[in-house]
Amino acid sequence: MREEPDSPAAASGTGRRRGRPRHQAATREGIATAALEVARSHGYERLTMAAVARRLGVAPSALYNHVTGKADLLALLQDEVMGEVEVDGLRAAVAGEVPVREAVRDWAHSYRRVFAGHTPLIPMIATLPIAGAEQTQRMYDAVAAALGTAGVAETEVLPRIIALESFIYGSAFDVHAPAHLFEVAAAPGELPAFQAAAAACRRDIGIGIDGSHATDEGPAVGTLGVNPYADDPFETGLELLLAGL
Amino acid sequence: MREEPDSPAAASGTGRRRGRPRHQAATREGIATAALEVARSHGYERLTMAAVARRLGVAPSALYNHVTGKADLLALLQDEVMGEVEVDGLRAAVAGEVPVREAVRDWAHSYRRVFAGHTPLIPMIATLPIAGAEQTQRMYDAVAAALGTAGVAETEVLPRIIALESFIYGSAFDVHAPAHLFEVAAAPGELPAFQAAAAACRRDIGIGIDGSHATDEGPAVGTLGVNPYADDPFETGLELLLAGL
DNA sequence: ACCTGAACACCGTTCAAGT
DNA sequence: ACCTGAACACCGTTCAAGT
Repeated sequence: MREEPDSPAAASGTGRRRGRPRHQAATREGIATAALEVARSHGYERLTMAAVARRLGVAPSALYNHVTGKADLLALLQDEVMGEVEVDGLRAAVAGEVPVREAVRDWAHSYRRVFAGHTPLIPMIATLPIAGAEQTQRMYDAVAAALGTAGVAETEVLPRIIALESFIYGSAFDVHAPAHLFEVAAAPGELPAFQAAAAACRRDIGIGIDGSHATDEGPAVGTLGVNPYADDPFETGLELLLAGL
Repeated sequence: MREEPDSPAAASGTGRRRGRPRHQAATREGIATAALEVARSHGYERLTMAAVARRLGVAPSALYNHVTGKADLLALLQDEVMGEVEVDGLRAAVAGEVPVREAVRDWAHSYRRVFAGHTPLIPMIATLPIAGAEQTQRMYDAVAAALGTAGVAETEVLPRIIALESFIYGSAFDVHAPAHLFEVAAAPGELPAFQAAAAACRRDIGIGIDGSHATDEGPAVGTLGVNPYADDPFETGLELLLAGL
């Protein structure tokens, strides 16, 4: 076995001659998995067609036999990521085993946590038809069933889901914002309302004027990213959106 | 005057010799304006350094004397766009001239409408420090003052703003989603809860099973984009998030 | 200080050649 | 049908040369 530092398969250019191979080297499933691995280990800046191909041990041009382009690849990846969102609690709630409100809350937390690590996918998700996205369809069905169990009127189920989802996506962006996000260099008397609100908020969550998180208890429980302003607003908004459940 | 179809200034390569010009050809302000014009007239796919430079009548490399790179240019553009969000209603509410709840609602509608046309900026906004972004600071101050007027506790002002903003950004993505977003090719008995919810929603807003918007009254009042599922969820979620104002 | 023009690295995509 | 390898168009960025 040769040493292949980054790829489970043979590196491009060494392992295969020209022409059709005996066994298919790339598939849509394999491409989705490889894309997820690249995004996870190297980040979305490095998620290129070349990187995915290298991880599969094929030439970049080989990918175009299975996906129409990078947009298609990202759509595959999107459904792969959606499969990581936890929906078992929703199923249990429909079965009457746990309270619906808690189950939907847990789902929302899981959804935000998963996509906080995949924010570059979010802009395309909202405009991506769910036809053909199996995991996405399964998730929608689980949430719809849960909201139905909670007594939400049938015509209001989809709007409620979309409203929750929009809030979750927007909140996912905040998770990795820098701590000094809201620091301003305004003269005294400028922006009075905002400065007062920011100061009160800093006192409340215990961060320094420079954005340093100066708590001696360490990061607050449930903190996902580095932005101290992200978690509290998410909890606040989520509780408001769960009204009536 | 020569004919210059796309640019108010001289085209690159014709109008200027090498070396330092008498008058500065590019400024940060000018770059922001040019970027907004390019994005508006040709879309974000065509918003390139070369396109912005051409609109200013300079070489692409000249831009790097004023911005550190494309990310910096997009940050300038972001603040330019933020200046289009309507905040006069918020000021009036603080002055006691209009009800706060209506003013915040109108602001939210304006905010979503503006950024529905600039969704590619949204992923960067959440992680972009507001220091140096004048329009953004002014907007935050106006909203903070309005929420204070509404009696929101000072420590809760910033969380409420962030929660609203997250929801608005998430909702902005939905505006231009295709109408067949939620059409699935599922066998009868599959995805029962989701199918029922989608069917009820379609009946409610009057769209065909194929996603065609088959109302004979024309598009509903207040419709922004082409996605019939976008407006109702936005109104629903917004009202929930305005609770207590 | 601020511009031009040439150059570079990189990316997505196409396509002929090959089995 | 499915792969390789060369090629293309395009993009952001750098930098020497020039005033």
